[in-house]
Amino acid sequence: MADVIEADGLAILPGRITPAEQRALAEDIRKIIKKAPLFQPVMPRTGKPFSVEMTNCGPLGWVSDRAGYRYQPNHPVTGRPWPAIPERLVKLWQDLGAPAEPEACLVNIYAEGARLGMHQDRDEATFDAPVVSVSLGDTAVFRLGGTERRGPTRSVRLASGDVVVFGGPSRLIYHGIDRVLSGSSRLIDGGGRINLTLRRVNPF
DNA sequence: AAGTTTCG
DNA sequence: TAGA
Repeated sequence: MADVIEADGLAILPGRITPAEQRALAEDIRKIIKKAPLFQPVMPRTGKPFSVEMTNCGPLGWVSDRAGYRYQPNHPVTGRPWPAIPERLVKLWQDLGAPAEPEACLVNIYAEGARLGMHQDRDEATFDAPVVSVSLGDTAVFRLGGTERRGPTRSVRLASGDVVVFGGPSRLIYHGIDRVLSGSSRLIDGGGRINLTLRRVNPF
């Protein structure tokens, strides 16, 4: 189980999602991927591919391509609107005391070997709402820094069912995924990790 | 091995 | 500067 941290608007909530709810969520995501297929984002300018695959649900989805990072209402490949955010995730958002309703839910899929470099979630037009992150499947080695790119970082393991809330002064904290511990969970057929990130994009 | 900095 |  991950360490409990709760300070400066950052909360790491080990086991916040029950195993039954984790299974239901994994099934929700399977259906979302069927409607909104995974795509491989690339870095702005360089075109270097991410090692994670992505899709979204909600009125807006986060995408990255050569032109940059942005939120958009349609899938970059199919052109269709993103599927709705599952009701159980909207309820989680509300239960955690987050305002209004989430507008975007980024779905990051980590196969074995996938990583995500240190970054801030700063493409939103408002930082007044927290970012809520849900881990499913294999345990991740999560790296957590401060609001400045340089400075000390710490490593925290995030297991299936853990929830991280980035709020208040911690809303713009640097974070990333160093590595996924393959075979550490049986939640997802074929292994791997799913991360769900609920966000408010526009002021409420 | 883990954490930090640099490069493109 | 969500990669290496």
